[in-house]
Amino acid sequence: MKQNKNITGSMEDYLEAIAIASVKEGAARVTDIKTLLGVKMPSVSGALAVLLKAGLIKHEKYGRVTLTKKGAAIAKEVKKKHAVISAFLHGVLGVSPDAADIDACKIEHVISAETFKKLCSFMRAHKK
Amino acid sequence: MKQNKNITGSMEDYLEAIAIASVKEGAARVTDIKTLLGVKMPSVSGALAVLLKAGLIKHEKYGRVTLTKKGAAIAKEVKKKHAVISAFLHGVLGVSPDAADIDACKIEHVISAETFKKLCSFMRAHKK
DNA sequence: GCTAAAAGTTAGGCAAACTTAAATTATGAA
DNA sequence: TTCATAATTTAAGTTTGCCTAACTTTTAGC
Repeated sequence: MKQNKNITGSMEDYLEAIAIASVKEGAARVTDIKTLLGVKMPSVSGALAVLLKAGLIKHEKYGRVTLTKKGAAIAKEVKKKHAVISAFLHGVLGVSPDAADIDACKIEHVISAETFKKLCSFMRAHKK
Repeated sequence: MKQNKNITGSMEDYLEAIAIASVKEGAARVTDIKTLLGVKMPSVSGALAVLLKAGLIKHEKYGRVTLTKKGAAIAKEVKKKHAVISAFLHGVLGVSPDAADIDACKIEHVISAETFKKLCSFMRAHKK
């Protein structure tokens, strides 16, 4: 129904990081994003240019980064995927929290809608 | 312990495809690989050059492609991952066979050793 | 209010994994 | 046996996502 699929996994990571970094101050800084994702500043600048052109963020030069409605919606979706997958890996399989988090970060970008839906059902069923 | 990690997910896909295509005739053709992976012939040629240099395949020009010992070992490992993940998605989550296969193909390249080990344990426990 | 350090951007490059287009080699049917 | 077609390779280029180096802007301490 929605064709948000012009966005890459990497860009999803940036949106997710911006959402997380915005919690404190209501906006993110390039440095925050860089730290969260473990990349160098020019990589962040490049990604922000892409996200800006896609209408997913707002960005004051040398300043604050905020999500647009569309950007926030995607970030929310990605964060939900991340949470469910991580919970499964750690809570059900018994993977260590750190590894679960790292793997969730990768899996969240490659999983199909069908599989995610089924995983959600599974986790609902296994919730005490 | 093993540092096979010079190989990318894409190259793992090629090794897996070569292994699958070799079952019939004992060797693969570029066309078989192309069909299995859904890429164009020059992409296969390029990948074969990389795998050849890495000592993972043998390749007669304009002819047969076969796996070396090292290449076959990696292919076997990847196929095992694929099988376990696909079995989990379909058998446990109830994902359709086609989607399970496609998702397994992606997940097999991003999953950590720890998570895979835990998934294997889980599947062993859930085997009737 | 000036200036050094921190934060951010721009420029240029590289590697991976594709692609299209053109050239080359193999193969099979007449 | 020759020659058209299928299979393969080579050449050249694109996109994505990262990097280093160099430059610019902002910010804080004095």
